Amino acid sequence: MSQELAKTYDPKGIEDKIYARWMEKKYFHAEVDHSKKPFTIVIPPPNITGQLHMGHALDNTMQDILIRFKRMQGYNALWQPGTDHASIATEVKIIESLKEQGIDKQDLGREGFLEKAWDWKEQYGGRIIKQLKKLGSSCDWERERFTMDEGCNKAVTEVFCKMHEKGWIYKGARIINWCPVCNTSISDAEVEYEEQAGHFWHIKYPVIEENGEISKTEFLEFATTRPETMLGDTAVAVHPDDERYKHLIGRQVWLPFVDRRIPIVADGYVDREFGTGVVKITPAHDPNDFEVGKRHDLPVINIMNDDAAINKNGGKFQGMDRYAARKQIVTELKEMGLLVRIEDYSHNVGTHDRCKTTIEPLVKEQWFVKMEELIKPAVKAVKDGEIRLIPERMEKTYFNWTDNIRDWCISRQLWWGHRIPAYYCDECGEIVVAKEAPESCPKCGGGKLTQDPDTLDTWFSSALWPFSTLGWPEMTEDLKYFYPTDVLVTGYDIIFFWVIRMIFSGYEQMGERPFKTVLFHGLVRDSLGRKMSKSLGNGIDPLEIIEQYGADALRLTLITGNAPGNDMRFYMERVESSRNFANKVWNASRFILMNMEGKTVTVPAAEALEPVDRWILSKLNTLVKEATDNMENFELGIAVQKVYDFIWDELCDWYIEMVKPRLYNTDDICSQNAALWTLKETMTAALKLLHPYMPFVTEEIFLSLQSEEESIMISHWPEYKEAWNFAKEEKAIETIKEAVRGIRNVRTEMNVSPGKKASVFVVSEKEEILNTFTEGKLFFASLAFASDVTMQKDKSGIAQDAVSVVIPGATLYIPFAQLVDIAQETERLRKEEARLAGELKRVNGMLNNEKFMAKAPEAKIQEEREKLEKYTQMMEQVKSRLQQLAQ
RNA sequence: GGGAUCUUAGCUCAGCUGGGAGAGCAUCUGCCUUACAAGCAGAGGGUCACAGGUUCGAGCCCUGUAGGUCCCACCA
Repeated sequence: MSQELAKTYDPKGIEDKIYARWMEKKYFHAEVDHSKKPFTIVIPPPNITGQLHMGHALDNTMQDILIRFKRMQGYNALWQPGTDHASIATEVKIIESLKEQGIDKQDLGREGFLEKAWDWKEQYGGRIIKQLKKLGSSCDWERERFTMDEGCNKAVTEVFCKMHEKGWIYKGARIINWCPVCNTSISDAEVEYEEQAGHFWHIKYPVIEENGEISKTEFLEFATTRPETMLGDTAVAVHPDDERYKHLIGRQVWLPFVDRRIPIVADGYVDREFGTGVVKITPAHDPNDFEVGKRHDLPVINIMNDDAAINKNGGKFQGMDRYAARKQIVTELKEMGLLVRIEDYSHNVGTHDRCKTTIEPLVKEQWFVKMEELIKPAVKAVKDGEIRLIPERMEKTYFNWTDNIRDWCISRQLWWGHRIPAYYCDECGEIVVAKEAPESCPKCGGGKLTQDPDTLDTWFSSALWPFSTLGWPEMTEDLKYFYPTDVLVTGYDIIFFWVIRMIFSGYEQMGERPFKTVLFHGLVRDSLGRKMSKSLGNGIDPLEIIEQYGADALRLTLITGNAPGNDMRFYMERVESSRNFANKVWNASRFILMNMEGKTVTVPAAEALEPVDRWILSKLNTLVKEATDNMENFELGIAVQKVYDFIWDELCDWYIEMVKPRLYNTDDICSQNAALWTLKETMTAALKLLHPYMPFVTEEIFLSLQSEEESIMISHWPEYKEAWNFAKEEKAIETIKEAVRGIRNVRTEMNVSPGKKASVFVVSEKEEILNTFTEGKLFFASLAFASDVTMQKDKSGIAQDAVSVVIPGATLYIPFAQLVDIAQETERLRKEEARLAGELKRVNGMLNNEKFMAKAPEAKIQEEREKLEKYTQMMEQVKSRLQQLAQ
């Protein structure tokens, strides 16, 4: 077997093979099992139109890590997968593709269009699922759901009807955000503000004189950024206490073009300090004006068609696009002498987040969700800590939104989505909201009812995702067992769209939180810190990375080197470094396998373990505890960093090197077996700790390293063992490591070639230390380039010009054959003396500080005392050596 | 306008409840040592943005300043 293992790890082929086996063995599948505790995650459903991007890769890697971790800990882990119909995003794409074929949406008609849409879903819906599998995602694919499958549809209708009955869903004419390109209303959350350079047009309207004439001398001046909306003006407003205009309140001004006389009203909304203190009021096209209009009972005049061209209410401008009309109106106002001046003005303009079109506020009949009551339990849950947001600062963002909540516009003038279950009587106009289309009108008995043509906001169905996927509205066993889910992993960018809406929906429909913890991550940016986007062409395709470096390397890269919730930069050097680590693990295992070949490794007797074995087991033990703790606290990056450091620094760089002489020595089979057993044990445990992060390479190695268990992903998570807490051995081996490092240092400093061996004398008055070196003599000799190692209590018999290395409790002497430069050696020791003097000064400063001694915790004081002892001792050794050299 | 967040080695970033500044990459030196050159052994490199404060002790807590990023609001 071992000869077959390649020198470098090549994930190609291996990953797909392993994944197929996992699928075949049904390891991902979870069933209700009351003997086990459930651990549930619902996937943020990717859009069916989607392709896997780095954001998905990060999001799903995090979920997979948590699921695999919990599964190994013995939980009944369910990762519930599925896809989202993504109403508007998908519809836009389908329209585009139809356009390329020369087909117009309207020509197809609703039914025809939906047929095309479902074809689209069949064609592309599976693509992203395949891509998630490449990443290694251990979702229960048997449970895959879709936001428009039968069950989800049922849930949506149920919620709509229930909430309508309760009065929390209502239909009303309100000002909404209209996208003239997508031809639909959109919610406030879908509006993106963008700073645009524009103009401020200062315009004046003539005042109507007492006699009813249009004044030629008296005007009211104001400024606007959208002059075309004047066609819909139904008042001008001033502040009630504004002395400049008080006398005009109640009178009228003349509105040009449409020849309308409109009142001058007083309203506190007007800011006297801003501009001239006069505001034109267009209730149909501005949210604030709409409110003013309501207060003053002003008419609402809509001047635009759905495509944002001026309608019949715009008089002679009818048929012109909003921007053409703007230009024309300005020109004509100027001719009429009513344009005062034009000012450059930069301001924020609302755009549609999907298509970037400037939205037009319009008054329309739409369906809304009343938020006031609904949001209350969602606020309380986070406030009380029933739902924990990680990182905690996300709570501020959360409350910022909930505190300023507005009713949610849920109707969309689209075809792809859940059609609103409202029916209108053709005869009497009665509105019936019902789960099934009514046979006849309950009011007039008329037989013909027409269903509302609108569909629901795509987030309406995703808000129900944590329970609709588990069977709701049926109270299924799955739902009872797996709900509430445990963790939701998502980007902070959809906290408003999705997270909040799931929370209030969970409380409203289920009476319970949808999840206990929300783990947020940031955006994956390019190496220059820019957002990855199609238009910039700077996106990095995760599938290409997987192809080139393997899914494990990609996953590790995405998880390390950044704090929760922070954005991260993605660059190739980091992927390479992750790939190198996979290779390191591979090779360390290859080493173990090569040495195990032809041998039966048995559990050694406790006394057969040597101090180094105990040292690495003890280190491993600490690692198990710490990494597990970090993972429980969702500190995934920190946890895997510790595993990485352990494997590379401790296991590979030290332990393997330390046991080599034992492995190659066939005279002591017992010692060899102990070393092999420790290697295997340590590596197996480390692989398990690493498995959630790098599932493929760990499985591949695990399977060749042992034969007792059939897969690492269903093996048991390592646990801390009190019996493996070897403090004494840990300390002893650290002493030897320091000695080795010291010797390597002086050798490098003195340019001694690696091939050149020398005798090493370990001088210490402490029996304990001499024993440590005696026990570790074999490997110490090889690591310290020693031809022979001698332990003694004093420096008798050691050449005067030997090089010395001071470590706590001992001085090492290396007599080189050639003469050592005494001056250089003295210089080296003087530096060491200075360093120690600095340390002593610091420690003494603390210990001699009365306040420190009075206030610092006892453990800290003890720690400093130990340091004092250590440094004092080393200082004596250095001084004594310097004295010797001076003779 | 309100809020969040960042400023730590040449670059990208960690640094958990305050107790002697870390990693990866890059740079320099020496090694093809039979697990790994995608490697090994060593080295250099930081007034932790700035100014105050709290504390025995501050990269970490508080206040302010400067610069960057983001979110929310939208005074027409």
